[in-house]
Order: sequence, then structure tokens, then C-alpha cells
Amino acid sequence: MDKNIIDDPGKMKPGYIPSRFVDREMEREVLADSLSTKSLPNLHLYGPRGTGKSHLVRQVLRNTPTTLNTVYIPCNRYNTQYKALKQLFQAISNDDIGNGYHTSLLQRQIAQRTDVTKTVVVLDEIDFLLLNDGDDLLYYLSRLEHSSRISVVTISSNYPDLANHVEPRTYSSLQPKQIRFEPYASEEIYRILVDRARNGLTPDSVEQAAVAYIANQTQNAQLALAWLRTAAEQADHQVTEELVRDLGMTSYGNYVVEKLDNFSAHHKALCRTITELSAENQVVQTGEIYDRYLNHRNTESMDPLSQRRISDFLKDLELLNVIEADYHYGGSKGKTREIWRTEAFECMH
DNA sequence: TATGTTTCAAATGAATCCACGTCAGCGGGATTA
DNA sequence: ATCCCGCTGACGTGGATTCATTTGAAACATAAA
Repeated sequence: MDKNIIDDPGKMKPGYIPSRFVDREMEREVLADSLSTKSLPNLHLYGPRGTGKSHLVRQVLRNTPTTLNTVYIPCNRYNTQYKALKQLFQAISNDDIGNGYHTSLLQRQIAQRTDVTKTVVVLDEIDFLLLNDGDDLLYYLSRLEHSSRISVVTISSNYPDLANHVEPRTYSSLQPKQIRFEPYASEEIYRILVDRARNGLTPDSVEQAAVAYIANQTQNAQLALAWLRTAAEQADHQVTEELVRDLGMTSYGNYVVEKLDNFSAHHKALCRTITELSAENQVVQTGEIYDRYLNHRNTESMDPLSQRRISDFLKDLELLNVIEADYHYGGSKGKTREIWRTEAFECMH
């Protein structure tokens, strides 16, 4: 008998966007309505990780009329104005363009082309771009001459409202309409998992209790799906509750790897270092992390970066919600931050 | 053959973005005097 | 009052990349010996 219970690997992959969405009907309507109006509004979507923001947007974009240009830019990867503009330019002109140009040249080119066609620009993980390069891109996009022809959709897992994270002039010309995504209830996670199992796995290959177990442990749909996938890959004929329970940590590891996909080897090394250190102490400090990171470089054959740089990278991990940090001022510890693993990590035990 | 002109590729220059490093000021409770 | 120690913003550097200009040599053209 065939051990493999994965029927359709494509549908189990991290990036897979189902054609039919479980729940989120209201959010979908608001999105679809907004993008079908004559004067396109700007939108800001906020919700914790794994609440379906990105997937829903991409799915809605897929079904927009072809008269509308749609561009999806993950800002964790394209984290400067220039890189994002480059993606935008490529998407609306089908022309590749190199790196040595002036930003304003790209801006002019884009202004010309968005004159003609309506365009929706999705900036997913906008936090990373704001942190790394400020709000120049948002300001530019909001002030395009025919701004009713262009819609800027920002997505964030950390900033409920952009107002506190961009300059006032940017916010006032952007005026985004807010859409909030509440965390999934466990019944919803349950339905999502069941739906996915039905599509991607062979029939009757998943114990109901296994799905229920996952649904009870996490509200993060992305994590839940990574868990199901990990279990399905390991399963011998059937995904059982026991198997799911055993694979908790492995699944979380896979989920983090998925998250870190667009980041540097240093980010990954840092992440391993923190996991290792926090197994020893509950809470660790930047200094310890940096020291340990320096030791690791011998075994991992890569040039170490400065503490300044690592400090920024830790911020990245924080924005990814892979770690949590408390900024500690004063005391015998001086000004530093205390870092620990996220709740998601803890509940996988 | 000597000299002038054209042509085209390679070399050079000036400008761009960006990852990363260095520097210095800062913060504020704990410690010390 | 001082210490702690890493956060943080400003700024500089060098690599990779771009377009524009210059250079250099070959190819060709013309005129003179």
C-alpha cells in the first residue's frame, strides 16, 4: 500500500491560494467592492499573522477585470522604494530594468503609464519597507497626479493604523480605508484544515481528532496549514492525533523557515541562535545573542556582521513575529532589549 | 603611400542604489560614593 | 554622580550597476608622389 497520502502536492504548498475561501466573506466583499468603484480608494489591512490577509487580497486580485492593472509586492523582499518601484515598473510595462537608474526616472516612467490604466498596488508586509526606507514610496504613490486611477493597498501584521508610522503629510494624502482581520476562531481553523485536507490529501487520511487538536492549539492559519502539511509528509497511511502532537515543534520550525524565506542567512543563523539560547534561559539579551552568533560563524563559514547590523536584523525577526522583544531602559542591564520566543512557539510543546 | 574620415567596440567616467560599518550621543534604573 | 551597554540616527565606504563620453584601432576613402 502506498504510504504517501498527499494527493495534490501543489495544493499543500505554502504559497497555494485556494480558489474558494473558507469564511472571510465580509472582508472579501469590502475588498471587492472597493476595487470595483470608479475612484479607487486606498486601503490598509491589518490583522495578526495567519488571518488570511495576503491570501484573500491575492485571490480577489485574481478575479478583477483585466482592464485593471494589479501588482503584488511583498515588501519583506522588496524593502526599499527603489526595489518596490522596480517591481511595479516591471509589472505594468513588462520591461526589465536594472539597478543603476535614478529613482526619479522610475517614478516618472510609472507616472506616465498609470495615467492610462487603472492600477492596484498591493504592498504586503509594509512594515519592512517603512522600517528600512521610510515612507517616501507611500508619499509618492499617494501624490500621483491621477491618484483616483491608482489604489494603494497596504498590509501589515504589526501596525493597526499607519498614522503612527508615516509622516502626517503622507497619511493625509493617503487616507486609507481600514479593514481589520480578527484572529480565526478554532472552528474556523478547523474548517480551513478540513477543506485543505479534502483538496490536497487522499480521502479519509486524516483523523478528525488530529485536525481538532491543531485547531485548538493555534489561531494562525498559516501555522496550522504548515502543521498539517508536515504531518501529511511524515504520515504512514494516516495523520493521527498522536503524530500531530509529536510533530508540534518540527511544524513550527517549518513555519519559521517559510517565514524566513526572503531573508538573509544571518537572519536564519540568528533565529537558530535565539532558539538555542532560550532553551537555556527564558529571556535573553542582545549581547548574549551577539556573542553566541559570533561563535556560530566558525561552524557556518560566513563572515560575521557588526552589532549595529544585527540590531536591525533582530527588529526584522520581531516584525515577523518570530520573536518578541521588550525594550528595557536603564537598570544594571543598561539600555537593551529582552528577547523571547513567541507564544506560537510555546504552544507547540 | 600618406593622409584624412568613418565606424564600432572597449575603456573610462560619473552617477545611482544599497549593504554594511563606524561613530557618538543617549537613556534611566541600579550602584556607588 | 556614575555606570551600564546596546539602541539609534547620521554619515561614509565600496561593490555592482547604469548611461554617456572618450579612446583606439581597424576599415575605408581620397589625394599625392
